[in-house]
Amino acid sequence: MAERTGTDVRRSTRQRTLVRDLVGELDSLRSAQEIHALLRERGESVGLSTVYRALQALAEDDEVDVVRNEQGEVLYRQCSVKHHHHLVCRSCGRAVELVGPTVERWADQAASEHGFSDVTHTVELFGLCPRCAGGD
Amino acid sequence: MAERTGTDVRRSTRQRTLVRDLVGELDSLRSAQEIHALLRERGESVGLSTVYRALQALAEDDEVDVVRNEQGEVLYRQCSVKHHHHLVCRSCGRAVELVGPTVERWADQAASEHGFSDVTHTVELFGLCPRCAGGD
DNA sequence: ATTCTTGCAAACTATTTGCAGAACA
DNA sequence: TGTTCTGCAAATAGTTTGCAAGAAT
Repeated sequence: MAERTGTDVRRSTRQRTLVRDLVGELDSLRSAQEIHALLRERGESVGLSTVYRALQALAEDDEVDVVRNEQGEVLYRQCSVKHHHHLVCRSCGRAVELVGPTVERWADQAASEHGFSDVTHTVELFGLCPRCAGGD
Repeated sequence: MAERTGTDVRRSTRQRTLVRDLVGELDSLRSAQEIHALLRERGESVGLSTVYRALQALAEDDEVDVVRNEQGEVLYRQCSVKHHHHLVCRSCGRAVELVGPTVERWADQAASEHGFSDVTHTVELFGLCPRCAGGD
């Protein structure tokens, strides 16, 4: 959890840029491994651990959001709004962002009702998107 | 995903009973490793993989529910109602069951709004329970 | 007797880390 | 030039699996 200070600055490198750009052009949640594989397919030479580190850095800087899928893998996706949830296609990985306040309100209420503090929530929906459901 | 048939029946064994009973007396979400450790502390001799297998069997039979914590570990807890969510204390592991329909409705609506089918949801709240927040 | 279960060790998956050499500011 | 970053190999953590021996029906 070490916060970064002003003295150790995030350097801009080829690998970091590749990862950021790739995540930027995808609209689905992907694992570090998938992102690494995609880069390799494009002929880019990047190490797997570098991809992990790059994604962690992006998450730390709040440039991507982080989700865990049903198998426990960590998935990343560029984020636009600060806090929201995803409706993820379990077949193609495409994700729709859900921004409504419904869940937040529900979570806050449940927390205060039971006297819990410092509450975070994990909310993700997994299903089949219309495209994948059709061509099954 | 192999369904069990009528010919291979679930046998009742010492180990299976130990795990089921322990889960029954706990009111908090625990990992397989924790359950294994608790049994060992009580002087029971059970293998770790047996605990994993026993918990999986219980989950398959819908006797416990399964949740993944923020670190990606799988947690188990005896379940009373069919579908619900948890407000879990990240310090002591105690869990409150939340049964309201709010989230289900929201999930269903979001799914149909975007044409997704066969949608499941993952909803968990993690926080500090009053007891742990007090004695910090 | 037959079939299911156990427990160990080894395998596996996703992820993290140490470290020497390479790259950025 | 000095610090940060990279990539490999090795380490970790949680979980799963093969298999021979043991227990339940």
